[in-house]
Amino acid sequence: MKLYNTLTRKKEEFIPMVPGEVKMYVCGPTVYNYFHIGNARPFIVFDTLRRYLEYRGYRVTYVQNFTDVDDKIISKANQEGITPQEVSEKYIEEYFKDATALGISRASVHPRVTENIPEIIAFVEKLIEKGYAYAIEGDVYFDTSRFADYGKLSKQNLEDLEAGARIEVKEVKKNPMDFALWKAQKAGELAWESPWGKGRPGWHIECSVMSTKYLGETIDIHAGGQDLIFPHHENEIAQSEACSGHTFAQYWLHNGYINIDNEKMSKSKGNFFTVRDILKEYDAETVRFFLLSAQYRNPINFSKELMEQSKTALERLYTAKKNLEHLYQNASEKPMEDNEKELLKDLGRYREKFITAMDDDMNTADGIAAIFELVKEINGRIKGGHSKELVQKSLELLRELTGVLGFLGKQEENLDREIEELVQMRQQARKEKNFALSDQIRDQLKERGVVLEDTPQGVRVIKR
RNA sequence: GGCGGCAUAGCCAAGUGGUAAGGCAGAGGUCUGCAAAACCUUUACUCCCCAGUUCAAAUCUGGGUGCCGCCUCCA
Repeated sequence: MKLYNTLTRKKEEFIPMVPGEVKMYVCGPTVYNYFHIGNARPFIVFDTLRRYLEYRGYRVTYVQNFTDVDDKIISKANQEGITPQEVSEKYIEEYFKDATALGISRASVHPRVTENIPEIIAFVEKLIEKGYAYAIEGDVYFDTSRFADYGKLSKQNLEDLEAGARIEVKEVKKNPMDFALWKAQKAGELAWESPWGKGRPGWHIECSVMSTKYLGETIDIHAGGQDLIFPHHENEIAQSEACSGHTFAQYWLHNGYINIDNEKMSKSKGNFFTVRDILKEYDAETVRFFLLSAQYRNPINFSKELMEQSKTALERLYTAKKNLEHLYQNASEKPMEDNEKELLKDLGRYREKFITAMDDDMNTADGIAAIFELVKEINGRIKGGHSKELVQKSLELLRELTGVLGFLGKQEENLDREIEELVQMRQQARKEKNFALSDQIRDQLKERGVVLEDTPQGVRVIKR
């Protein structure tokens, strides 16, 4: 498999350190609100990478943190008159609700900053010992001038960064680009005891510490949104490699942005959408489909029109699955014939195509195309009269490929007795060519969200 | 100022040297009591523009134009 590595700006063959095992870390949310559609992209994209790696036989250890100490959490807590812990607890819970709906699997570990304060302090102490950090007035800063490789991920040098810096240069810092590892307590803020007095961790240090703690000094994949390249990931590299003396991560993966009508989403522009809001209007799987319909590094534009397109496209996959399930009910038990074996072999070619696409830096757009081609073949070539085994194998193949992307996960609910009776009644009416009655029943059921379709194999019931 | 990305049909989106995947939307047809689904046919003489390399370029090189992002603890 090839992955585009931001560090080298090239697609590279993916070779994990330990054959068959992958250690990956994905920067998780700051839990002060419901997460928005932009946050959802890395979660879904890298969840898909994990699924794919597992599909290809790797054992994946996947760590995604929660940033539960942060200015925004503190200000939210002050606004609502509750504690920062209550804010983060609440939104961690809400994260899991949305994530589960979107088919995002639980990470192997979801560590939190507040559970790792001693480790963070120890890490900072070690950086001071090694001469990469200095304490001033209760703050601790990383000394960027001491780390020769600073800028290697974002391909910037310190001089250029300083020239373009829009931040106010804090007098106490030795160099303008030095960043906080530990922040002295401000009035009213929560804080922990440390060798430098009461305070709390800076933002970047948490990922270095938790990645090291749960995955080791060197990991295979570190991933997140493109905006994290600088400063967050650059700083993580500086901290981690200064501390350990080893490479921090072999592969750096970054997803592209989501724009709203070709503009960056932001609260001030009023084009800000939380997943929670979108889920009121669209199925979670539609959101997932939409986000995977482009290659993960490309920017993607969010709009109602594209969501509608995704919805219709996804329905086509569901229809194919339902058609197969329906055929299965009525298929004969006879063994597969030679021509059926041949047909199955033809279908298998789309698995190869899917894998080729996904092996190329996880090209989900091409992977989805392979699935649609498979569906076309299934729809056109698998009909009533085929053996149960063929239908079953085709269904398994479809589920296999869509499963990697997290599609077709919705379960059919059982029909209640009343609806079943109405369906029976309509079948009887149709038999008697009483189409007025049969259509009336169909309309009535439609109003209740049950759609009936007449197929050559009998009526198909779709619940919406 | 520094660093980076994108530009392919009405709308999305693959394709990175050999003559334009796939989805949505549109048109015609088959099937069907009707509807839906499905299937078949059709929809880019061409891939932002110009120049160059080559037998051959959407794909490589140079130049230009347009849009977007990072350099602000925003994914």
